[in-house]
Amino acid sequence: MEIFLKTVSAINDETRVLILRFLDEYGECCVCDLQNSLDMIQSRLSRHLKILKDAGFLKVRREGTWAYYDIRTPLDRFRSEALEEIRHLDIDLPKLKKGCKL
Amino acid sequence: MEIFLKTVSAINDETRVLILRFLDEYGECCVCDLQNSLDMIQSRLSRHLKILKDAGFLKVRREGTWAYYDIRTPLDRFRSEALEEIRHLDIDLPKLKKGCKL
DNA sequence: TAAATATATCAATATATCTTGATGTTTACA
DNA sequence: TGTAAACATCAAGATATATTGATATATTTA
Repeated sequence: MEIFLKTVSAINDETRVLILRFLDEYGECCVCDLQNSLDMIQSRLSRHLKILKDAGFLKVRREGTWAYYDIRTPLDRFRSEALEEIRHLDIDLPKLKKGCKL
Repeated sequence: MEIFLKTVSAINDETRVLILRFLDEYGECCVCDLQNSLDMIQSRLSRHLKILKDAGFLKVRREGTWAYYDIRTPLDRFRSEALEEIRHLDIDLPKLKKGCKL
């Protein structure tokens, strides 16, 4: 039950649904790029990325000072269905804008 | 997005997951029976049943002063997958105890 | 018709979640 | 080596959601 509710509460937020949809569309991104593309401040993104990761939707790859987030594969059945549902939502998906200065 | 979040937030609550699982197991129940079986006060149940109904998981059949709730059929794909996931949770399912005095 | 039953809804309070701004840590590079 | 970048986390305030008890409405039955 605990894991189920963690999974469900992760997708119970418009910001996180957008993040999932964005990564689903563009693939692996660092936080900078998400910040710049989704126009969100860093602490907000960091929080939501952690929630999505802890809920089993995302994986992180660290390289130097960067953290690259991506959809975790394979997703189990329910998470996969959730992502599929999100894929069909009518979301105005922002363009990918690189945001790193280094 | 709105409908998706309404659907997701409906199953983002332990009480409502239990109600869904209970109805899935025993079929149509009136509020009295749920009250008695799940040991919840009436206002609490009524609230959660409304949320589940508005989110498309339940249907109501009114007969006299009774309201009989049941899983709505057919459920669309995502709701159906959610229910299937709930079906496999390790929930200590209470027995059905009839609660009506009339 | 009066009293009890079944259900819905509201108000108040408690609890959880989201957002922002500040702070801290690690790494890159001039 | 010092400064800036990338990221995480925390504290405070705002917003949303859950629980309970009270009240309202409709219906059944004595």
